[in-house]
Amino acid sequence: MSKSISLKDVAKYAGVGLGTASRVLNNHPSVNSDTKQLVLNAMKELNYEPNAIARSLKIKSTSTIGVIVPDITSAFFPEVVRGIEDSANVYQYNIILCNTDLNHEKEKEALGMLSEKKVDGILFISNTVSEDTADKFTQMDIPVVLIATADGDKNNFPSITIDNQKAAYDAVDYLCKLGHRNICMISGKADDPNAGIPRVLGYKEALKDNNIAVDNNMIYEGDYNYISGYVNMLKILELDRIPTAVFVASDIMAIGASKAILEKGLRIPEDISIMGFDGVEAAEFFYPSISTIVQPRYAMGAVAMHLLVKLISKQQVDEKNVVLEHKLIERQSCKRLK
Amino acid sequence: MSKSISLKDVAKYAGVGLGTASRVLNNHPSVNSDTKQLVLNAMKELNYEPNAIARSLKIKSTSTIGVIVPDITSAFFPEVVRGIEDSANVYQYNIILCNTDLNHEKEKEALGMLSEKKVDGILFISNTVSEDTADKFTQMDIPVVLIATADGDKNNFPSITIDNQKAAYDAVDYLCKLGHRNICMISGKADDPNAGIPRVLGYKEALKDNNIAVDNNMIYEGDYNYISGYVNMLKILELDRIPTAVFVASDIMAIGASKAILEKGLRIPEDISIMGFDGVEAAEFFYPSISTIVQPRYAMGAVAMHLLVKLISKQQVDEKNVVLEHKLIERQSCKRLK
DNA sequence: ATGAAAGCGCTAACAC
DNA sequence: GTGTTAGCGCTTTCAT
Repeated sequence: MSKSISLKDVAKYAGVGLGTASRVLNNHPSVNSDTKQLVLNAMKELNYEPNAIARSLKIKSTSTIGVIVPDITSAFFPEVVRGIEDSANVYQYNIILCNTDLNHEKEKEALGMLSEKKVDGILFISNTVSEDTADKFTQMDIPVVLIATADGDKNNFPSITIDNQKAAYDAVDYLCKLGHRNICMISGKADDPNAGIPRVLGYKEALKDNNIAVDNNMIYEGDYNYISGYVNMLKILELDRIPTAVFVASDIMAIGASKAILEKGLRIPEDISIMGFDGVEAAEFFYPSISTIVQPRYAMGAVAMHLLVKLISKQQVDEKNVVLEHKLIERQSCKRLK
Repeated sequence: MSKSISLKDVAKYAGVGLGTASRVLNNHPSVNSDTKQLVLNAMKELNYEPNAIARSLKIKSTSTIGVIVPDITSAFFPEVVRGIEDSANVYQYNIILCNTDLNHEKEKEALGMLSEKKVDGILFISNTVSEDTADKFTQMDIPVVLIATADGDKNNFPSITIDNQKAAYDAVDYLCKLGHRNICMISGKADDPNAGIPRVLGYKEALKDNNIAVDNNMIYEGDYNYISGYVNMLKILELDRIPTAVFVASDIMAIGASKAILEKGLRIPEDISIMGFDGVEAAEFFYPSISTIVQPRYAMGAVAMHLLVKLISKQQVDEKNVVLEHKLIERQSCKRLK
């Protein structure tokens, strides 16, 4: 590596003190414009580039934040990460990305590295925050904001979410209003306090409000993935009384479910209506396109980053637990029953 | 921030010199096992955590690498980023992720930040490497490896790719062997030296080898996105002589094209066969599932990271331009003509 | 085997 | 307004 230029070199070259050079680098007001020009020239001349590491060591702040996601490969996350990154750029932050596969051990390791690397804050996505993780957060003593992640109640971390129960309610209520009364659900994980439990709560509530008896046997537990949507739908199709509609707790599962239906020679929505959840691209691309609840994923990321920056700079925040609006979007997979 | 513990504190607590403490931290052999234990205890006692920033400043290496992608939101990239991250973890590296939207200006900015933050290497994905970018690379003077990116010939950066021309050839040859002779193509960008040009070259070559006349009017330029697949297929469907098969240069476009076909009331593959490219999940999920050329995206990321680490540590590398194998996978979207 | 000391490149306090 | 200096937390000679 060809010896790189330091501020000291710049100062010497410009014939000024190190302090002055630093001041112009940081645009400090109290510096004579002539000397400033001198330094600026020297910088250009020498092709100076500041060393962020050295700066960070001194000021104890790195302008980088850690982003922890279950798996960037899952359809839900890329959009939120993009929202984060775009927002981060506005504030001159960079992001270190870590995948955890929802594995607490990996979460811990990732947090350890991020801690050693002195990130200024953490954006965390999981199902919930485990006790270990919460401990690590407080121990790190930097701002954290959760995205689409249930806070273990006991804690009280800032967060960006949607109202999952209400969203599921809206989805099922929509089906009911379309005239459906025999509605199955393919749910998320029964132990997932973010996307699992609340969505079945919303399903049940909507049913009740529409005077439809809730039958737990009509709820099939999935894991958000394609195959579990496919397999569960196969089971549903073996029922004596096939439902006229099924509410699926993730778009990817909804696609799997739809495939099962189509492969059986049934039609969507003529024979069965399908309602998804998430607002993932693939659901729009599917034929027939799948009606769904869209989560504002990009905004979730962007808003989370925005909040985090405020927290880092100790600005006043009015609301540290923001609930963003979901949206029901009608496409081709649900039909009105006459 | 509660004053954090430094190595100096540890040394003092253990009653040893700072140097010794550093030595045990780095597992240096020449340290008496008793003193070592002393220091280790002190570390545990004080809950010491090394400061990677300080360390980096001293050793001039950060154990983090920069990853530059066009858009993490595009179906192609999450898998490669995941491959990168998993591989990076093996070597105790972290990744800083940057999106550029294929915009040279953004690429430059990203590289600037990464340079100031002293990343140890760069993994770069774009269409091609612009002159500015190449300059910046050499100026940064750290290892770079390109992934699925055409090197402007003039340069000679290490790279991980597939043989795009051969892959396209295989796809089209497959169609020919199925008996198709009227085959359109929806291509990538005509100015994209990575996924644009080579794939139409492969298409033409396969046609020739199968004694089919090449007609440039049968090549429709797309931009890899859904809508351009959809729109181009609409045009194709207005042809006097509709092709029996179309080769589409990206799965996402292939899905758009398929939608257009299905919406027109035609069937896949009975009326038209569709061949995609990329091996993206959505193509598998589509109904009918789309036959395609799969690019080993995860491996591309993992291998690239592996190569980068070797380059960083100045190990011997046998081949700095690795071409990974693509794979043709048959699904439901192509039929044999009798 | 271990301690002392220099220094990585920068910022900020302090003098003038 | 500007130069000098200390020091962020660490690694690494250089002595001993």
